[in-house]
Amino acid sequence: MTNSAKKAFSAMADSTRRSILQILSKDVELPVGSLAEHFPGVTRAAISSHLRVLRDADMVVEERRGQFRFYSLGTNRADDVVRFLRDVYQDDINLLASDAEPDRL
Amino acid sequence: MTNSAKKAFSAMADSTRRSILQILSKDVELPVGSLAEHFPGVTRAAISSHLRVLRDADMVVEERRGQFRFYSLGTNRADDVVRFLRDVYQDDINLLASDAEPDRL
DNA sequence: CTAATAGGTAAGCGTACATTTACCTATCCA
DNA sequence: TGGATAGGTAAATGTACGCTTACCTATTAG
Repeated sequence: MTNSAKKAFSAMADSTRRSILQILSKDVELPVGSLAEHFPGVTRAAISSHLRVLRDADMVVEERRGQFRFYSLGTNRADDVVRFLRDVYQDDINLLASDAEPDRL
Repeated sequence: MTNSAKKAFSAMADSTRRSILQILSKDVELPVGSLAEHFPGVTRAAISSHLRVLRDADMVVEERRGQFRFYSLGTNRADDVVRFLRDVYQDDINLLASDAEPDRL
């Protein structure tokens, strides 16, 4: 549990990995190659290693179809992170929740 | 901005630092010594270094009074983290927001 | 079967980080 | 003024991490 929080926070501590999550939140699923195209100047090996970290944290899932490996967001939708933030910041975390009330003067 | 997210995520990637934040969320402010008492088997130097990381991320604030240094939660209440999570997980992040609706069947 | 394509794995390297021991600074109080 | 108390800084060390190059595996198509 505490280790799963560590994994999630550590996974998201890297900007390339954060970008991967953001990309997957928009494209639903992508093969490694398409994912890698978003990062010119970063090797496939590096991307592969980032994906392993994210997989290890259950933040992405791999599904093999043919010669491709499709990645999409996993079951760990930062639950531990969220739990932690709520625990520490309580009400202040409401800032997060609502698009509903934009901001009133 | 992206670097501030990195700082926040990295800061919270360590379990001692997460504990410090949790403690400070309950005690409002504490001198380093009282904080350190929560971590037997961890040196003052280590605690001091953790506090520097948290300070660097603006997640805690130091206030010197007499011979003490009181620490409390800082201005960076994980805002970037929250922004990122909302960006990636959108609605799913609602899980966070409400104590209001516990869960209905 | 073989070549091309999609990806992962391994080893090596440099840097960042957590921790410890030892020492230094600042404040309080007798 | 001097010692006790609160806490930080420095140097050393081990480990974790990100990245690269080089090589290996699996699937598809000719």
